[in-house]
Parts: sequence; structure tokens; C-alpha cells
Amino acid sequence: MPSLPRVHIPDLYAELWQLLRQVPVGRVTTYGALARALGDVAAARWIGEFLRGHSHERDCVCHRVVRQDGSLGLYAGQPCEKAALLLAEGVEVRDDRVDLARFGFENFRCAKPLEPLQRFQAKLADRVLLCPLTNRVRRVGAVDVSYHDGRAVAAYVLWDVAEQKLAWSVTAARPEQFPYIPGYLAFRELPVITDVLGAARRGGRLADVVLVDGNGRLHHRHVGVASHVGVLNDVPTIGVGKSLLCGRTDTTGMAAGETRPVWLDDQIVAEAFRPRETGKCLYISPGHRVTLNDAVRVVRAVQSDRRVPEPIYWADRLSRRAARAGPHQ
DNA sequence: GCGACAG
DNA sequence: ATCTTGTCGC
Repeated sequence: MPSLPRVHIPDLYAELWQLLRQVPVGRVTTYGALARALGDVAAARWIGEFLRGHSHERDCVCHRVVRQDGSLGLYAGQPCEKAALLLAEGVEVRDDRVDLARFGFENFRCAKPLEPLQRFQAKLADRVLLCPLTNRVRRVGAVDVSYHDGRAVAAYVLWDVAEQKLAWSVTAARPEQFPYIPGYLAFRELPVITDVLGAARRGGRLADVVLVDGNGRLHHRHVGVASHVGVLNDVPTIGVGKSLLCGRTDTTGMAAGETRPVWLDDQIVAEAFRPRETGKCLYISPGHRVTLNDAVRVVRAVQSDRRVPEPIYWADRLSRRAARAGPHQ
């Protein structure tokens, strides 16, 4: 058995600042061009939101980033400032637009740090096991992560299926060190989730199967955060998403408790599940060492009158409470 | 207007 | 996920 693939999680914030410094005076680039330079256009929305929310450092050149259609886009400050700064650098702004054919810059020198992460996920996909659960499911675990003041706080809970009650829980915190980018959630949440699972294992509290707030096989490369957690910790996991990341399904006219297949790349990778008569579906997919049928069976076994499965509800509640309580008590 | 992206 | 005022319901 070859060793598990390992990965270095890059500092995308530092990489982004390095890219911004490469945009010359009198030129502009786009959110998408920066994202492609990082290795995936899926990062474009994060870049836009991050630049809107950041505080300008000395010699900040974030005003040199505009939208693909030439409109100026978001700015941390008065929107008119962005146009004024560009005009001062010789970039013509007419009707709040820049001509990208004349002023666009895209010739970045960058190591594309998201590409090694994609290759890591491709290797991980080969390690995912879709097999029936071996143990009878007596204890179902769940993990969730909340964020507050630059900290990521994970909670793990152990749910007793027969008693229908919380049996144990633990939390852990780390600095938030990777942004949310669709398809890359695992790199944001995996380190702190591994912390709580390690604590559970050491305490003999590892569940028969662990629910993860996010997807498993329901992912562009068939390895969502639940698959990462499962393979890298060698534990059965199930992905439970609250909205659809990718794939196609028809959820019209679903009754409470009904499921419908989710198709991706000509395969059924998940089931849409309607917990209640009204409201949104959940999307259940195998993470690791479970079948799709088992995954649905387990979620049904821990479903209550809430929208999300009971263990996930408590993991969410605990992680949020711990995050807002701060690093102290 | 469409597509639209877990947390 | 978090940001936040108001609103609805137990």
C-alpha cells in the first residue's frame, strides 16, 4: 500500500499580492485573469470579495483590477476613487469602463499554486473506496467548521443512534489560512477537522461513520471535503451539502423523505434528499468507505424534524458557539 | 437574461 | 461561511 499523498497548502493571500504588484502603472487586469494566474478561474469571486473587503496598504494597487467587461467592479472605498486613481495613472475611463484591448494586462509570472492542489485531488480520487459499511452503525459522528476573527473552529460530535442523544464532543481552533473557493473547500477546513478527529481517535470516540458538512463524490473532481477527511483519516465519511455544488438533478414535486439521483459526468454520485415537506433539499454523497445507498440510510437514521441531520445540527451549534466565545473560555 | 459555485 | 434589520412563530 503506497503512502497517502501529501500536499502543501499555499498562502493564496501572499500569492495574490505578488500578482497585483506585477500589474504595471497605466494598465489594468481582471479578477478572472488573476484567478487563472493562481491556477483556476473559480477563484475569481474570492479575489473580488477579498479586494473589496481589504484595507489598503501603502502603495496598494488594487484599483488596477476591473471586471472582464471593462466595468470597474468593487472597490474598498468610494467607487469614484477607483476611477480617479486609474485616470491619474493614464488609464482612460469612459462611462465607468476601461478598454481592456488597450489597457489590459494578463502576462503574469506565477507558479499557479492551485494546480498542485488539483493534482493532489486527482491522486486522492484513486484512494476513495465505495464499499458497504462493515460495522453496524451505532454511533454517528459529525464535523463542522465555523469562522470568527480570522480563526477556524471545528467541532466533532458523537451521536448515539439508539439513544438519539449526544454522547461526546470536542472542539479545536486554528488560524484561518485558506479562502473559500468552490472546489477547494477541503484545503480551508481539513487541518482543523483533522485536529478534532485526532482528539476523537485518541479518546476512543471515533464513530462508525462521520457526517461532513459539505460534499463527498459530489465534486468537480469527485473528491469533496468529505472524501479528503475520510481518506486522509482512514474513516468512513458521508458528505451532506445544503446546496448543490455541481451536477444535475430534478427535485420538483418531491415529498418529505423522498430522494432523487444527482448526475455528474454520466454517473449518479449523490442523492438529493427532501427532509421536510417544504424547504430545500440536502445533497448526500459518499465521502469514503461507504456506498451511496448506505450514505442515504445513515442520514435517514439520524434525521429528526430539523432540516439537517441531528449530529450535524449539534456540530454546527458547538463550532459556532466556540468560535464566537473566542480563544479564551 | 443566462449561468451561478459546498462552506 | 459571515454580515445584519426586520419579521414570523412558538
